[in-house]
Amino acid sequence: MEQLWASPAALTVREVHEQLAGTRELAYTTVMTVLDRLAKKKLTERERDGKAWRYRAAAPREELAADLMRDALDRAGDRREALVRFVGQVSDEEAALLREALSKLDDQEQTG
Amino acid sequence: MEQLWASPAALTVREVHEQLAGTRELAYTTVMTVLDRLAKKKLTERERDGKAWRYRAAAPREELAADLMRDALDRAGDRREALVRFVGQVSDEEAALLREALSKLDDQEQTG
DNA sequence: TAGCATCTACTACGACACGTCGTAGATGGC
DNA sequence: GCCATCTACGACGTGTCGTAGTAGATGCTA
Repeated sequence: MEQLWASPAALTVREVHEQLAGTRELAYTTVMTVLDRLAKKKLTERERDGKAWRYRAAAPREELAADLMRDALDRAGDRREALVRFVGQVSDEEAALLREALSKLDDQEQTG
Repeated sequence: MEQLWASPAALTVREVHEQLAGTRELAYTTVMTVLDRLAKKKLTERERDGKAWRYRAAAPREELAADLMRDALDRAGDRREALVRFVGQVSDEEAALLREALSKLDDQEQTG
């Protein structure tokens, strides 16, 4: 159900439901429950819009992924070893992206 | 239950159970079930040793962590963005380890 | 060879997460 | 005041996890 994340703006249950209607047949309440549970897990935020709630992703997909990567790393024991293995698994392209991200980090530290 | 991974060599259910007895009171069969389920998930391998099975971690903890990091990255959508956020979350020390791992990767590529 | 200890296979059960949905009640426009 | 809309809450099936028990196979030992 996390593909709701593809949507950029804050959406109401109705909107999400209609948007999903093309792909899958889901009851309105199903969408509601999911959105509600995600909100309870702080994965979405919601704000009133008249009678209805309007839901927005609390963090972009990429932030979630980064969190998960962190969690995995934290349960690693030897983090150096884990990181070595990780970069060993990664594609060349991803390694390049990683390097890029690291130098971006350098820039920030120098500037900020 | 994954702390069984601390053990280096292939252990029998009895051995794991006894080793755990100091810390926690677990039924023999509990240990057995866990080991068995881990084997079904390919997280342990096992080989016969007389009547008993001898279990060994299929991969070190660090490999598991690296796998999880990969999985997280794969579900990210924009991997560049995810990696940027990841290195942004990481401690200075970990960033250094990452850089180290990446240059180790370079060496390998040049040599191998 | 019979018996006892040891080990495995299989089943079970409570707790929890998830995807799915329904019912009941609140809310608000006409 | 009525009807459509929306939420809150509960529920059910399935799957995983931690825990454990029972039944049956296996093998040592007297």
